[in-house]
Order: sequence, then C-alpha cells, then structure tokens
Amino acid sequence: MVGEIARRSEDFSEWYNELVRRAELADYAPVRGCMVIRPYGYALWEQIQRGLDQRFKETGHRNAYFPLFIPYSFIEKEAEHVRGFSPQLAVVTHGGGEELEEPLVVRPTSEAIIGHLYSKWIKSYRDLPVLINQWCNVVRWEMRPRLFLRTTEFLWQEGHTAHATFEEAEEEARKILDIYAEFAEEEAAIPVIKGRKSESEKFPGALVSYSIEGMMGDRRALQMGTSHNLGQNFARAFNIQYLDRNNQLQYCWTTSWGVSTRFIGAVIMVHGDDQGLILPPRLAPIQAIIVPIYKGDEDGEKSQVLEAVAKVKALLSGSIRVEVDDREGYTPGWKFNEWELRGVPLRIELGPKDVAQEQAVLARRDLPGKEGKRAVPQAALREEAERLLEEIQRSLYKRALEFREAHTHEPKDYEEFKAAVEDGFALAPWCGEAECERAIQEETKATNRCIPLEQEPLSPKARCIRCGRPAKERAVFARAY
RNA sequence: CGGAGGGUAGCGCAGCUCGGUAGCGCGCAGCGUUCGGGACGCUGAGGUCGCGGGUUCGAAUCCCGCCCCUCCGACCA
Repeated sequence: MVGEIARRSEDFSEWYNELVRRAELADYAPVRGCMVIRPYGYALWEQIQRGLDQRFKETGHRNAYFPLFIPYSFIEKEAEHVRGFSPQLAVVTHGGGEELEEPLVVRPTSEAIIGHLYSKWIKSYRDLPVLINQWCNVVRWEMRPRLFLRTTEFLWQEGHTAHATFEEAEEEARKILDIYAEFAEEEAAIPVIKGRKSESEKFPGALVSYSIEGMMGDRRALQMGTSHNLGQNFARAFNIQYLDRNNQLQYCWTTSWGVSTRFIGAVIMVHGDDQGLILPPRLAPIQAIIVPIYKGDEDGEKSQVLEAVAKVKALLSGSIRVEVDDREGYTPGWKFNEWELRGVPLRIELGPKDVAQEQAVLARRDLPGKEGKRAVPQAALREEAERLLEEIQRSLYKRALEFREAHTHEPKDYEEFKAAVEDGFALAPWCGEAECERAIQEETKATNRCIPLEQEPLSPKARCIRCGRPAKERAVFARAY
C-alpha cells in the first residue's frame, strides 16, 4: 500500500484505475468487464442510494422488483429499443441442461418487462399515475469497460412511471431531472448541467431524453443521470392502455430514469487529487477518522490517549459518521496517508500533547498539509467538526464549479470551437442536424452532450458553429466518457 | 473489431537479445525496538514464469497457435 500513485495531472486514466483499487473501492472480476465492488465502495453506493431513495419516496415513488430475465421477444417490441440495445445484449439460451424454447435476455434496462406488467396492472385513469422505482443490476456487453464508468454489469436504480397525459409524463421526467441535479450538487458537490439530449444521443425509444452532465477532472464530460419522456412509444409497444373519464381507451404516457454506479466514478474524478480520493462529507461513508498517537505505555500514555479517543468518539458519533483507527503496528504518519488515500474528509489526531491540553487536531482532507490543520478544544470539537464538514462540502462544490467555468467556452467560430473542446466544454449554437453532429465528432472527437435547459434565447441571426445554417439553440459539446 | 503496449510471488518490476531450472523492492507472518506526516532490525512464508503445442539433453528465455489485461479509436448509464 506504500508508494506514490500515478499523478492525476500526468496520467489521469492511470491515476483513476490505480486509485479505485488502492482505495479499495473495487477490483476486477475474473470475467471481462465485470467488477467487484468492495465494502468501502459499496458503502459509498449505499450513501448514494440512501439520498436518492429518500428523494424518490418524498415525491411519491415506491420501490418494487422486476425479474432479471426478459423474454427475447419483449425487447423486439419497440423498434428503436431493439435497434439500440441488441448489440450489447447478454442472451441466455440454455437452462436446466436444455436449450430454451425462447432465449432470455439478461435485462439491459427494464422498460420491456415493466411495460408488460403495466399493461396488466393499468386499466383505468384511476390507476394512474404509477410511480415505481427499482434498485437492481443490469447487463450491457460493452466494448471497452472501465471500473465504475462502464462495466458489463452495473448497479443502478431505474424509475418507471405511467401517466394519463403527455404533460404529466413531461413534468415527471423534468422533476426527476431536477432531483438528480439537486442530489449531484448538494450531496456529491458536483455542479451539473441539466439538458436535453439531441436526437442521435437520446435513449432508444424515447420521445425526449434529459441528462445531467458533469465535468470531470480531466475536463471530459460524464453523463451522471438520465430521465426520459418515453411518450406513448412503449405504451403502444406493450399495450399499456387505460379508460379515461369518458370511457375512451387511451395509451399511457410513460417515463424512465436512472442513476448508476457510474456516479461513483464521477465523485472520484471530480474531487480526487494526487493523494487519493476526496469524498464529499455528505456522501462519505466515514466522515471523520480519529488517529490516536502514543509511544509505549510505560507511563500510562497509551491508555490515557485511548481513553480520550473513546471520549471524543462518543462525543461525535451522535452527529457524525466517525471511526477510530487503533490498528497496532502502523505509525500515525502511515495512517494519515492511508486515510487521505481513502478520501475521508476530516481527520482527528489525538496524542499526549492533546490529552494534556484537552484538545484535538483537526485536519481537512481538501486542504493539504499544515494549512488544513488546526487544534481545537475538546469541548468545542463536535460543533467545530460539524462546521468543518459543511465547509468542506461547500468548498468542494465551489472548487468544482470554478474548474468547470474556467474550462467552459463560448467559441465565436469553428476554429475557436476546436480549441474549446480540447480544453473542456464548448457552449455553441448549432443547427440541430444529426449530420452536423457527426461531422463535429469526426473532426474534433467532441460529442453533443446536451442542449442546456437554462440558456439565453438566441438571436434570430445566430448561425450553427460548424455549418453556418440557422441555429435555434446552444448545445454543450465535449469529449465524453 | 482496428492501432499500441503488456502478462514472471498479493502489488510493482528485473531476467529473455546470447537456453542451464528464478531474483529485487514493497506488501504479508513471527519476535524485538519504534510511533506528532508513509519507522527499523532479525527470522520466515509465498512462484505449474497467462494457456496449449513444438524445437532441444535441457525452455521464463527460441518457434507456432490461443487467451487475458491496459491505453488510443468505433459502442455506451
């Protein structure tokens, strides 16, 4: 565990890969593209789950569970859906030692199976809306896997709702997008851009897809959550119909939305530094780590320190997720580095000097070295620790926002545009044509991340940054994960 | 699937050109001394050299085939 990790500024990919494993978030599995999420990484996922789940429930959603296997024919019912997903399906052809009558797809997402059930459950306008979420795993046979960012199997939540009108479905899709954005910014301290996906980037089968897009530490974009208004496409494919007040048979309007373990990748890539992870306090499984410092126990030093440590832990544990690192055989300096690698936002050092003065030393993870260290009287420790955690949370967000803004450009012409996407995000007017998007990608490697929902109206004379045809809105272009 | 680099102890690597039966650092175990920014000493455990075949008296090393991993592209939450 000793040794430098790759420098973030020099080799971001290598830094990321090493960090995920060194911090014991995850490890490679024996099957290509699959990952093992280790207890520390899973604890982080549980924090994410907790925050999102609470928000879903507050807005009237309930959890359920649908099966892993989907009859192959279900996937084929929605034309764009099958076209979008068939290249990356895992298909089960044998079971119980015999070839199956119909192959089963391991769900890449659950619109199909849930649509099937919704068609059975929904009969009347009185049954609507249906607001269901599930936490589960899905499988997509990706070409180029990366820990957390793109794994063959991943964990996520997928919400699936059915409504009586387009407006209600649209409102739902937007409400969830707002929840995702609020969660990313408030809990993960990651500023995100809320936007609509272009036609070529939208979810297969959706009427309109929304996403939150974040800028990672290497200035590339990452889609951190999506919310789709599926229109009546899936309702027609799966026959999800209800009788309205006038006894007329109507197709439902459905939505789906998801956030995956990829979100953990974003937390790593946005906040981490050369020392390792920096976890935002609200998501950190361990918010404060107490490191006892003592020599031998001839003069009772060790027992005095440990006694004070126990007292401090008890003092804090009511309001803070705090743990003690009382492992023998590791020096304090080693532990400092270890917990920095693991991204614990606050470290509490407690040694003989502190026992004598009834104080403890607080060290902030986001400020390296002496700058982030301060001695605090034990009587004020709880209040001060709580305050510092909030300050770290805010300061991480501010840092990430300033970074994004420093690397977001509004190019005047295509030459500037090319330079802009080399540096980060380019916010530029465009014509809305898929062919132009494709050309931009070929020429610059940048893709259309989204059309930001919040943007100034364009002047009628505005022209597409690449082709010069009339533009009606701005899009964010960037190299993306 | 195209381009590049790799696979030797848990991790990082050397050894391969020039064949002679495997080594270094870290980590791990035990004991002792240490402990306010990655301590040190001694002792020790740990390897079918990615897999299969071939050449040879003898292969980590040479030849053939395959598999896997990482990075850059096409795909993607």
